[in-house]
Amino acid sequence: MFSQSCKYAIRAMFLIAQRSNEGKFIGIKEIAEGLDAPQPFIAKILQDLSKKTMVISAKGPNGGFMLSESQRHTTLLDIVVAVDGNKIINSCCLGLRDCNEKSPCPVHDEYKLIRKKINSMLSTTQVSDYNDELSMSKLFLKDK
Amino acid sequence: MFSQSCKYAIRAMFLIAQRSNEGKFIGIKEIAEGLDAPQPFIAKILQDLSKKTMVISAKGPNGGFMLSESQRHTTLLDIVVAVDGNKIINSCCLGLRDCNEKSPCPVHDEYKLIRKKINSMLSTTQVSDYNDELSMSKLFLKDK
DNA sequence: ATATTAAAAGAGTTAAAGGTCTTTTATTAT
DNA sequence: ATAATAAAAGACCTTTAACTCTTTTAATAT
Repeated sequence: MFSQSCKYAIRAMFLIAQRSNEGKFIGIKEIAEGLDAPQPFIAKILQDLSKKTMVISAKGPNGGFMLSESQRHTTLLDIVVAVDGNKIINSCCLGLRDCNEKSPCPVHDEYKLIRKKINSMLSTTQVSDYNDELSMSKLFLKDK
Repeated sequence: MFSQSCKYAIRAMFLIAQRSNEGKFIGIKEIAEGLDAPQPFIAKILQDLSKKTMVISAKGPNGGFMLSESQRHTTLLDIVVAVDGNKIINSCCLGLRDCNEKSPCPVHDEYKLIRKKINSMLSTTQVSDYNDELSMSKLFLKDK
């Protein structure tokens, strides 16, 4: 469904959103630990999100990553599109480039509904929606 | 969502199902053309499905592939599981191995519904369900 | 000013998916 | 029997995703 990079990106954004409440930057090391993910890989992904102005970064002591007030309203769809592109939004699940209402693949109609649900889930969820549940350990961003 | 191999496998099975009505074997060359897909790659995929007894194959003149009466009831879920394994059925969309009701990821509940819809679509669709529409060119298995 | 901290940049590596090619084996029509 | 046909088998190549490593740049605390 999503690339590994995209899954990490979403999880990282949930984590940064939660910590941004406290008004502090969170470092890559802490993020990688919080997700149980490879640190250099997470660094790459966040670098990318930073370039796309979806997260604020700061170098030097007490540096790290943080979300501005408006960035906390970033949706999962924003992240997915930024990382994986928009194929999830509109592509045929059997891989047909030209699949559409006029010349549909066998599962076009059924899959359309599923795609709609996926888009709805992604576009209605914001990265700060679960800050509290994450803080209270009712929801998790890593295994174990 | 599905691997490229899996997409080809599904499309190939739809095509073989349709041609199996006529009681004849369909060759790899014709299948590859019918899907506009690379012939040697399709050959490998079908070899695999043949080993798993999801399709009958015959060598020599007039040989090719065909579905038995019971094989025509193969569901898309059967194909997906055979080719991509069962990760689609039960894995967390954020990649957490241990995501479950007890320790869920932030989108666990919402994604559960989507996964259910996907499974429902896959398990209720049989490869021969669209034979007629495919014959009448109301549905398509390739681009252009 | 300097040392330290931490992200940015970018080259490099590894593994898996996607796809190709060649040889072998089985079948059947003549 | 033999030639022709078509899948099986398996080695091989290519591309992309996933991940790592090293060096550079920027910020800050002393």
